[in-house]
Amino acid sequence: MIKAQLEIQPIEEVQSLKSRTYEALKAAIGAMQIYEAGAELRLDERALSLQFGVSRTPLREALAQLEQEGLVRIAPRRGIFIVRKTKAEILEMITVWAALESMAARLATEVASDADIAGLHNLVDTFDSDAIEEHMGEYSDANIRFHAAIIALSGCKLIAEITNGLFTHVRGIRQRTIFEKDRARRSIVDHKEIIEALETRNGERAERLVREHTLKLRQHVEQFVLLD
Amino acid sequence: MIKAQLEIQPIEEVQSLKSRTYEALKAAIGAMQIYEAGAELRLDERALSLQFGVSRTPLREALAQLEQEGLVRIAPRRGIFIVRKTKAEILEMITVWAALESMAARLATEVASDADIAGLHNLVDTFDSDAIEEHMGEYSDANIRFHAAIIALSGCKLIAEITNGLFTHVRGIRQRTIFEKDRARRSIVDHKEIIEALETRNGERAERLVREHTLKLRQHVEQFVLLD
DNA sequence: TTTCATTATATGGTATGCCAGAAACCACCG
DNA sequence: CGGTGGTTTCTGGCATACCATATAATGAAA
Repeated sequence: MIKAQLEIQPIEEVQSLKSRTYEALKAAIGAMQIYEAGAELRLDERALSLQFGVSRTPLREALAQLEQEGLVRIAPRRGIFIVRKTKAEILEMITVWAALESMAARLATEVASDADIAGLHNLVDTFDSDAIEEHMGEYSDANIRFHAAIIALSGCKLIAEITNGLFTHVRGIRQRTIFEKDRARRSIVDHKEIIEALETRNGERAERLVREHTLKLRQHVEQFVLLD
Repeated sequence: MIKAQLEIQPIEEVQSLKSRTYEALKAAIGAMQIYEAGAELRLDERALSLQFGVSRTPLREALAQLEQEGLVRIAPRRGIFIVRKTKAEILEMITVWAALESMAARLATEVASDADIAGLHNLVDTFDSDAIEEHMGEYSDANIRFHAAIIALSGCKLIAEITNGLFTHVRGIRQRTIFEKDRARRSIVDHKEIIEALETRNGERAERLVREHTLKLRQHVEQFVLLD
C-alpha cells in the first residue's frame, strides 16, 4: 500500500536546556555510587556548567527542581550536595511503597483485564527452575518489572509517578542489597500467589499479599543492610 | 523554674529569595479559586517579578520547583499556567491518600502511645451532638486535623510529606465539596470506630476502616463533584 | 609554635540584558 | 468582506556580570 498521505512526523521537540540538564543530572546522580565511602557528594555549579556546556542559569533551574525532588540539597553559599538517604528514610520509602503497591493490587483486581494479568506470568515463570542463584541479575530486573507491572495494571498514574520517584532514591541501595538465596526463592512463591489472587479477582487477598511481600523486604533491609 | 540557660533562638534564617518566592507563590496559588470559571490561570514572569520585588532569576527558580511539584506548567515561550487538576487526577489523589493513611493507621497501632491515641478524641467528641450542620466549617477543619493526626501518629515522615503535597492540590477542591448532612454524621461515626481500632491496637481493622472511610470520600467526589 | 585576626578566594545568589519563538496585529490583495 | 503574508510585540530561555557570604589562606602577635 502506497502512502498518498504526507508523513507527519512528530516535530523534533528540542526540549529546553533546563529540562535536558535536569534529566542529565538525574541520570548522572542515579548512576553514581553515592553510598560508597569517600564518594564525592558535592556538586560545583560552575564546573557542571562547563561540563554540560550550558550557562549557570538553566543549570540552577534544574538543580532547583532536583532539590524539590529531594535528590540534592542546596546550602546557601556553602555548596550543593547530593542527598544521601538515611536508613530510616529508606525504610519509610519501602513502607510507602508497600502501601501504594498494595492499593495498586487491589485496584488491579477491579480494573485490569484478564489478559493483562496473565501477562504477569512472563515475569515470574521464567525463573521457575531451581537455578535462581545463577540468574540473580536477571531475577532482580524481573522482580522490579513485576512490581512495576502491578502498579501499571492498577491504571493509577499517580501511584506510578510516586513510586518512580521513590525508585530513584532506592535504586542506589538496591545494588548494595544482596538477595539471599532463600529470599529470591521465597519471592517467586510470593509473586505466584499474588498473581493467583489477581486472577481470582480477590482484592483483599491481593492487597494483603503485596503488602506483606514488600514489608518482608522492609524487614530484610532493616535487619541486614548497613547504611550510615 | 527560672531558666539560667541562654535562650538560643533559631537564628533568623533569612531564606533565599528563591525559597521565599516559592513559598509566597505556593500560598498565593493555594488561596486562589482556580476552579472558578474564568479564573486567570496564566502567570506573567515579569509582572510577578515586579509584584514580589525580585528579579526574574530567583522567581524562575521558584517556578521551576513549582513545576516539578506539579502546581504549574511552563510552556516554553507560551506562558506559565497554574495547573487545574482533572477530576480523574483528584480521584487518584484521594486513592493514594487512602493507601497512605490506612498504612499510617496500621503503623500507628504499632508505634503510637496510648496517650497520643487518646488525644484523637479531642478532634471528634466535640462534634458529638446532633447540631453538626451548624458547625460545618469547624467540623471540616477538625476532620482534616483528625486525618493529619493519624498520619502524625504513624511516625512516618514520608507519608506526612506526600499527603501534604497532595493536600496542596486538593485544598481547592475541598472548598467546593459540600458535605451532606449524612456524610458529616456518618464521618464522625467512622472516626470513632477508627479511634477504637487504634486503641485496641487492631492494625488490620484500623487500616481497613481508614481505607474504607477515605474511599467513601472518593466515591462521593466521583459521584457528586463536578469538575472540568 | 600556636592562635587569632585579616585578607583573599571560591561559591552560590541575584540582577540584568539580549535572544528566539509564538501570538497578535495589520495591511495588502483577491 | 475575507484571507493571507508580513511585522510588531509579548514572553519565556539563556548568558553574563556582579554581589554577598562562607571558607581558606596568610601573616602577625603572643
